Amino acid sequence: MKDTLRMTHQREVILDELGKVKTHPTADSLYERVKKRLPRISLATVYRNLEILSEAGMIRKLEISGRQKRFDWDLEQHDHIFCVQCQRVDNLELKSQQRISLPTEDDKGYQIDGCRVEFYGVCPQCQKKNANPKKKRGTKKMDCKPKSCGSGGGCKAGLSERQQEVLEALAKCDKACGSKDIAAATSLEPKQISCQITALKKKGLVASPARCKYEITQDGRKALS
Amino acid sequence: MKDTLRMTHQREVILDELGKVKTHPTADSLYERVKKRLPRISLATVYRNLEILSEAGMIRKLEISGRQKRFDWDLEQHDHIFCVQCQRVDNLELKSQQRISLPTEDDKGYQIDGCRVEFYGVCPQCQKKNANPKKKRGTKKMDCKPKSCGSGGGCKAGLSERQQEVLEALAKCDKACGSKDIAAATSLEPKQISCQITALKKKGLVASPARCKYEITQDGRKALS
DNA sequence: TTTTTTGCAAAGAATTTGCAGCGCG
DNA sequence: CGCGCTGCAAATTCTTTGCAAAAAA
Repeated sequence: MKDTLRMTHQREVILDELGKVKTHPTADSLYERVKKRLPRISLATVYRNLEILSEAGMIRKLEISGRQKRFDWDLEQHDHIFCVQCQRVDNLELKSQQRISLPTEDDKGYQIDGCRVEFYGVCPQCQKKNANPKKKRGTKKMDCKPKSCGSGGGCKAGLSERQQEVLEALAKCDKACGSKDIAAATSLEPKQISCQITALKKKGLVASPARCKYEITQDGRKALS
Repeated sequence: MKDTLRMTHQREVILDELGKVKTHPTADSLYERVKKRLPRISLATVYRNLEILSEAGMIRKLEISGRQKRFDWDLEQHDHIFCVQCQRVDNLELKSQQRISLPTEDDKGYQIDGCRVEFYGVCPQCQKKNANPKKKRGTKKMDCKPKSCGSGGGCKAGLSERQQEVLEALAKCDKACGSKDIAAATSLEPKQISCQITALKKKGLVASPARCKYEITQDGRKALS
């Protein structure tokens, strides 16, 4: 069993660099910085120390979107905003009315220790980057954007925006349509149609009276209204 | 460029199994289930399809605590609760007053697309598991637990609970103390002391008049009050 | 028939670990 | 002067990719 945590030079530099940057660096971006001061340090040491320091409560390990873990020198409770394009993470101050009060226990019997609130979007730099080039490169991911947070908002009756669009298009049609008819009637690319159809069929909102022909069902009309 | 998404047998089974489980499976736990129906399917196919289906908006890829990505058949906007011990993920219904309203843009210039709210805690099964054995195995991680959510709550002046405890102990002492004195005066194990001290020294709240001896500074007393 | 998808194996990214020696307390 | 820490390399874990064969539309 370990008895004490020693403050080695490496550990000190890691801590110091983490304190200096206001970004919420990943282990290896921090490693790059530390390496300038301690060229012989290894990435493993950085990982090990970040783990140890966060266990000891000196720094905070963040659970944030994106592949890599991030670390924060600021122990004060605060929330973050994540850029879905460049993955940068900034702090975010919630106004008091936006705080969520923490229930002690939820109905499923969980003992609740805390919660994390993370906004996502596009940072100013990426917005600029998007504006300049000839073609806007669409944000392919995070498609079904909720308009408000928490539960509620977002998709109606468990339908994604795309599914809803397809369903509405079919509702306007009085006979069975093919994928191309649907594509023409919606903003979707043909590539995306069959997939939506399959989902809708599975939910019983769309039927297929003939091969590659689709029409809305009674339930489908109900779901729309 | 792909024009259509084909509904292969594998894809159908993956979708079907994902629809059947109420947990929010990781790719490989879903793979284990699917393999019972399609023994020759490969993990890569499962990964590929989960990616494709979530891009198409038929399923949802979750950004959740824990190493592995998770997938959800339920497209409706909802939040999750994560068990820090067994990593299981359940749905969580927020009461309406707990919803966060989504600002269109924050002060840093982010274009905000949405937000994720994730509670963490201990699920009922793990609570039982913890109650039974001889020794409670402490939750080492997620140490500095905020008592409320959003910003605010939690640690005072950027001090972790441990740092604050150490600082308070030093405040009661009229001469410089060693680590062991501090350990005796607090609920902390000796192992954790030196680490807290170093953090406090860095913040100027603690001074070290002699080797291995520590005392609170003026700023330290201010921080406590 | 034509294009997408699969299974396999191998690559890749992020993180962790074993170990021998170094150095802090 | 002992135990914790480091650097290195190799191992792990999770996920993605290239390719030839198989399967949808």
